[in-house]
Amino acid sequence: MSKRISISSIAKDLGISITTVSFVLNGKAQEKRISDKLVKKVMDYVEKIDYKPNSLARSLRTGKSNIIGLIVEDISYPFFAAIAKEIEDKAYRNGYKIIYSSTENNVAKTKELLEMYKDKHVDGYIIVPPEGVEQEVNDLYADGKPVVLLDRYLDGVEADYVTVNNEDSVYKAAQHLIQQGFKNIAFITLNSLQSQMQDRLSGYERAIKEAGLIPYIKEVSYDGGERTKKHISSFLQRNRAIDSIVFATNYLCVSGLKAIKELGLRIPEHIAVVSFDDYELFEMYAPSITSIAQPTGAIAEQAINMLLSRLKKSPPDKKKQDIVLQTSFIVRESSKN
Amino acid sequence: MSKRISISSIAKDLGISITTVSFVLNGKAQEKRISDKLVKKVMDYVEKIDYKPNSLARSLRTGKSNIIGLIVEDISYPFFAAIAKEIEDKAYRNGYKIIYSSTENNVAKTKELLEMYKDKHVDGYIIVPPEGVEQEVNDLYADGKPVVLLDRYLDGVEADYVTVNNEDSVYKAAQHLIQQGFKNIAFITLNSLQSQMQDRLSGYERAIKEAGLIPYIKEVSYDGGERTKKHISSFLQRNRAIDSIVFATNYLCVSGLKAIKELGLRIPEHIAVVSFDDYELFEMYAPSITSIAQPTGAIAEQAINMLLSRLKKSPPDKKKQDIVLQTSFIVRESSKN
DNA sequence: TTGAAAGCGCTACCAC
DNA sequence: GTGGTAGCGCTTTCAA
Repeated sequence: MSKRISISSIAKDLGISITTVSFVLNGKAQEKRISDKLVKKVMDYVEKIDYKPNSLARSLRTGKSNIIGLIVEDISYPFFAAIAKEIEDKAYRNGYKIIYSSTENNVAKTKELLEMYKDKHVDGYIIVPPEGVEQEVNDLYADGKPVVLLDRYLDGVEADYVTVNNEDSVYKAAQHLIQQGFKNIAFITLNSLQSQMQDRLSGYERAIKEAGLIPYIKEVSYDGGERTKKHISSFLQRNRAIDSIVFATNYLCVSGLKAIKELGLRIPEHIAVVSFDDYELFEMYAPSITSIAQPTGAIAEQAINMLLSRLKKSPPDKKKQDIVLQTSFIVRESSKN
Repeated sequence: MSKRISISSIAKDLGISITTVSFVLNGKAQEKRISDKLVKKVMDYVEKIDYKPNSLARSLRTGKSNIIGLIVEDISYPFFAAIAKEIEDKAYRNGYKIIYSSTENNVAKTKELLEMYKDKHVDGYIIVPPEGVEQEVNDLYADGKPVVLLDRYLDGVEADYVTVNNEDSVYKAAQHLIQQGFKNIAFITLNSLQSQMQDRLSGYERAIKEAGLIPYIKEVSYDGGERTKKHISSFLQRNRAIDSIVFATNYLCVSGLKAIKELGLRIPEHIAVVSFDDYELFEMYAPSITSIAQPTGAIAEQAINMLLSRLKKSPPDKKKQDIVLQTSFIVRESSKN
């Protein structure tokens, strides 16, 4: 009656063997030289009863789950949310599902997540790694699981990655401010050792050094609000000479804008602003905020493409691929002198 | 040597039976009255070799995957991204993983997604449904799969849902404008039959009717940019009397703000603005924008809690639960007269 | 060209 | 208190 349909019930109903059904279903009819009529008979029947193979059983048998693990810093940040959308879309069209998690840059949590993902027999990984999971990522790779690192890289890790030209972008942003005539350019960043942050810092330092200017570097921790704003505020008060700022991330910039407003400073007259990572708010803000826009779509696309291509061929070739995408610099009102 | 560790290898190594190992591992030692020393022996060994049960095999056997399906309109929208974050976090702490997809309000895509999710043996669903999947959602429920609907409801669908008081929120927002002395209040919404949109519209209509004012309703389709802005712009130009607007969603409001700026109108002097669904931009915009804030955290929490509680007890009690959360009205500069 | 059957690793019923 | 074993549904080797 309502007997669960399975490959064996089909075989029984059709009076043929399970093997044959399986071959037909997996497109191996040709290869196994199964007669066309039989193939058609099976296909028609499968169609008719709307049979769907049990993917769990298949996964158990094959060891492939058709699931990709996506581990980002925080799925609710616009940057990662946009990437998640793109990745999911493409994966879906290739028969993969995505499971995701946010690390919040917490190493212990990330390790635990990786453990759970392994447990779920995830086929491949796209990871925005916190510092300190080098070993685990390498283990994954050694285990034959394709891994693509995003947004930042990890030293000594044999994985593909896709990032942007952080150093150069910030270098150019600082140069832009210099060309506009600003002399005391600050760089406000996270107190983080992550590669992308270090690279942005380097870009700033290089520009400042070349121009023979004084560096003003402030590292803050981000708490999503009040504290961060306070720190920026007091930094600005203690360094009255600062006439312009480069923010290392968009959320730091948002905190910064609040601080600037509270201090009663005008942009760009009193202080110019440039932010890394564009944000809808920057376009709409008065004045509009100059920013370094990351090619979100391209980042996601490259990452998922790399992963999918690794997933197709097994064993994956060991040659590690690094893709560095270019940001675009969007000049708006906040950096004009 | 490096033989894959499995429950049977443990049994063999320890010289006991598979059953015993399984019972111990599943916490049924007590129930099955297995001796404490044996339990300890097993646990220690498991610890030592760092054994992790194969969840695929377990799922195949039990029919439970410990995966929850999250289907939203668009994971990259801040509202849904925030919800995704909260849901994932809580699910994770309860041993569940989340797979997600975006429907883009596309019925065909949604049906296909549901198909894929069923195939993956997802244990439960959290869905932001487009119109037209009533049948499929009911099927899920009939199939014994817990479903929680979010953000909007579907008529004739026997599922739990969590929404906000859309009607009342917009009613109050319109009343606020009326109290501020505005006379020609427009409502700009999506041309959508989704329940939340219809409810917001009703709230507007009720307030306008009660006050004996003329309704100005504009339904636009959202394309993420230029077209939407144009439509709003021409609507405003054709209806010069309008002195205030309630936007049904935050992205419509963003388009509206651009249109208003282009038309050279000042907020709130020429035109007041209130938006449904708060957004960081509204707080920072000049002038700041009054909005109806949805309790994102609470929505996500209620949804995942309902789902988890259904997942715990089987068979789920059939009593459908509706949770309606309250929005908060944040008065800012854009609605002052 | 087709079929039998051995597992993938685990749970849980039934025996002792 | 503990162990044997029958599947969950599928893939794939080997035989016929």
